[in-house]
Amino acid sequence: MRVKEALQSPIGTEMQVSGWVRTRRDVGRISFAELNDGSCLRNLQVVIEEGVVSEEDLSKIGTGACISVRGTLVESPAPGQPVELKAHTISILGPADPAAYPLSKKRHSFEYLREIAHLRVRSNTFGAMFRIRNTLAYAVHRFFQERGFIYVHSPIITTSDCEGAGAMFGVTTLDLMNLPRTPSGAVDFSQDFFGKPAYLTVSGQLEAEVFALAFTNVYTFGPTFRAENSNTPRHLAEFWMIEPEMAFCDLDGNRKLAEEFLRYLMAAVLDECREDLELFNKWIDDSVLSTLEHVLNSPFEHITYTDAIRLLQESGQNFEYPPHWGADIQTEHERYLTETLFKRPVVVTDYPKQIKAFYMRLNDDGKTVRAMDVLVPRIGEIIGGSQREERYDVLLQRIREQGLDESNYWWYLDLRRYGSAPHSGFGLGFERLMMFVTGMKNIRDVIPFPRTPGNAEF
RNA sequence: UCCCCGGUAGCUCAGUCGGCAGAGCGGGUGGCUGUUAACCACCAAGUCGCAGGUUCGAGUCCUGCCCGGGGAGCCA
Repeated sequence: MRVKEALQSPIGTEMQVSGWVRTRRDVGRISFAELNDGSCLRNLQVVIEEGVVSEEDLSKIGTGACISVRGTLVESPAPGQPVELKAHTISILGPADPAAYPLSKKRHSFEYLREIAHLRVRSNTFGAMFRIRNTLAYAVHRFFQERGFIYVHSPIITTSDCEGAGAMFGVTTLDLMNLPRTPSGAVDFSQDFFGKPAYLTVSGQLEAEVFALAFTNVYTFGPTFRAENSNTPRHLAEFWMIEPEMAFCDLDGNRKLAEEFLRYLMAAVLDECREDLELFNKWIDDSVLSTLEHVLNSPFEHITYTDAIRLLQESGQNFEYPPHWGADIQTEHERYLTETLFKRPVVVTDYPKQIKAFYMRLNDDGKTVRAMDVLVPRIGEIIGGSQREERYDVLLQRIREQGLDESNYWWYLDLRRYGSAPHSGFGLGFERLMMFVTGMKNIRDVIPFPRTPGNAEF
């Protein structure tokens, strides 16, 4: 029986529960062991009376040990917990030397826990973290499945840097100590596994567009990779991204889906992870619960980029980077808009074309594109999306304008040549969502095994 | 990649002017008939990040490197 189930069982239930000991306290001739199996935040208090195990075995039931307990669920005579497990027999599945076990019963810094990522999952915070992550991941699928979206497995390995979203990791089977060369001295990739240079994907968007123009509504949810040398609390070399793509959908429909999506996720996590969220609200950031409820209940503000710049200029705020039309909206601007001015999530649309990607649909003014960013308190941009350029001629011109090689985009252009349709989509960084939901300050602490420059341990 | 801060016991940190290596927590031992991050007493525990340099003497000053954190750029 799992700990979660045991805690809800009627008094007198005979049960066997297995898990890991968080701490043991000896008082007189009785020992108390806190047992956790990851099923919930709370531990099951196991009461070990004298004679149940030998002295030698009791010494093995320390912090970190794995045990299986057979016993009776009884009402607890002491305050602190309504029920406890009175042990009849205990088998020690895996002892842990308390002197050497790296996780103590007291608090550790996140920096230290990161170095023991194989054990930090046994702590309260990371237990709660990864139950929330699981709930959110499942809610993502549920949201789209309930609306008839098709889940697309976009490729991990790609041979084209189509989006130009940043440095890519190369994928090769060539012998790096003995690279084949062309007569001109360049690496001869025709001898490589794919016959040309290959990379890990930076985005599934372009492939999602392919599927949207056949299945109407689709989404991807998978890992993406960036080889940028970014050393910040907001970047990972490997992270998970959710990218819905909808045919017959304009920017307004895109915006509405993004709002509905975020609200759905907030509702799911508030509904299913209350106890775990309360841990983050208590120890990490006391605005976690109120912010989630706020996002769930308040309508999102909607303004254009041009209005946003004007509001920022009229704000009287002393920004480090003075806002002006044509420049990107800085983090400090985003936070002013969403935390100070509107005090709720803000959707900013219609950005200048120079600061956005080539595939975003050009507006009739010829200066702005149908882009949208969803800004939320504390994090800033959490979603970026756009209506896509569906007109062949305009798209081709935009590719050329940005100095891109149009031959790389032949299949993407084909989508506009054969049965093109208005379509839109957006991308949500899953770990950024996790940071928003949990209040965690470092993205390395919301993914099981973070990959960053110089670090791919575990 | 650039700028700033840090690295001392298993963990979190103090270490004054260059002069004997410290505390709390954790761990061990003993005590306690119901504990709740238990409590009380005692005990053990150090390549002061690494490599050089200055000095009678370096945890402390200088140089280089490695690692961690924050900020910036890039972005999700």
